[in-house]
Amino acid sequence: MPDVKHFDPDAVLDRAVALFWERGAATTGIADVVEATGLSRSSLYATFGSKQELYVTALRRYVDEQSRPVFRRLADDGRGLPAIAAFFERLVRSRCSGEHARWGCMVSNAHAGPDRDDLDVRQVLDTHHDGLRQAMHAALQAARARSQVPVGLDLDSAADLLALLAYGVNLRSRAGAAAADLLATTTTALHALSGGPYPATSP
Amino acid sequence: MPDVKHFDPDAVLDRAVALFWERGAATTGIADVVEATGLSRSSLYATFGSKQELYVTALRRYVDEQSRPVFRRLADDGRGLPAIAAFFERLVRSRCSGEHARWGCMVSNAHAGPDRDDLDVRQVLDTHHDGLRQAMHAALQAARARSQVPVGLDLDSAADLLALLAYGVNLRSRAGAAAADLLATTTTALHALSGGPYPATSP
DNA sequence: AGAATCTTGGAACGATCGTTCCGAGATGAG
DNA sequence: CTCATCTCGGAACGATCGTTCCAAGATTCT
Repeated sequence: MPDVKHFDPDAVLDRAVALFWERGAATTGIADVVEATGLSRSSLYATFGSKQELYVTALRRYVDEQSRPVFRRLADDGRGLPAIAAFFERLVRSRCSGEHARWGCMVSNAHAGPDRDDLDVRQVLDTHHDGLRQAMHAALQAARARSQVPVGLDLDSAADLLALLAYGVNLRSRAGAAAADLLATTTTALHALSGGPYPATSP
Repeated sequence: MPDVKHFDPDAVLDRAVALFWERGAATTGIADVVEATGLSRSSLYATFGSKQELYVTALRRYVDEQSRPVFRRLADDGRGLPAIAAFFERLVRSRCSGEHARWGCMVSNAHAGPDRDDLDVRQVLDTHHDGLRQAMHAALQAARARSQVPVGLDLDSAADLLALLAYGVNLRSRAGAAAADLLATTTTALHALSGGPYPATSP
């Protein structure tokens, strides 16, 4: 039997996710990954193939570890609009504070990158978008069941709207948008979808 | 008196805008700019300084040439919601078809790039965002004057919402989102802001 | 025409890019 | 203990990166 790996590939992947997430694939060199993980180029290439493969693998891990649990929580939360509000509160908080503050969303960032139409990357982007859209849709269905939204509301388009809004939050948070502003915006979106009435404008 | 430039700097800048817009700054080399413009490295550096300065100058030119005229048109259009609808129709069309199809918005892309907190870049991003927000605000004021939106609607947050929605459109269009889907989404947003009623869902 | 001054093309710089290769070391089966 | 097999550290590859430099050419003023 051969030798066995002297490191944990998932831990290495997590470090790679952090690098690619914050700075993007193009400006992150293999040397950076080597330095951040401590292992050698040989092990890196033997395990992950090329830099592009490493990036895609890291992107997939981001979706699995960061996005999907959040989508699932949203889809399974039966409260309707409050569930969506809670989703956005968590989103804004994690985008504007904590260890990933101003990193945005790795998938949103990937949309703006040059590898967006690499076949593997594209699949991750679309899968992520579908997941977010479907989670929003489920939450909106719960909202309709509780009469929190007008009966005529097109849930598909509304789910898409909220998904695109999330992308907007992700983008602007990278430029340092204030959490309070982002929250006010998402709150207004939910009020609008609920068919009003709107709360009094703060003085 | 010295020699004079043998080229038009603005024309060169337009080529640079195209390169940086489509592929981003990190993956566009000076060699690419040299090839696309036909002039030499010497002239490039003598005129624009460094690559970073060239990128920022190109980014500013993008805002001046592409974004600002659209903002101005939106702000000056007095029709209210139909003006915003027209804005989104033009946006989606230019993002999904024509010579810049699937390029997204250069400023949106810059949000996701690694230079987002370079001081000069940040200023362009914030200026762009303010311009879009204010144009939306002006259009919403017109809408309120024409009783197209509920009186209680917070115009600031609503303007922010529409601006973030535009960023979402920009992002998703880069991944090949269908124009019809994006249009349905923005239409739903406007219907929601108008306080309903919603049109019948297509069968 | 001649001098002064800037532009231009192209070679060249060191640094870094992603990737490969090889000898040495570690591991588990027989 | 030995052998086969994989891993690992690190040197090294050619290519490309952004940038600089210089001689030659072009232009305008006197």
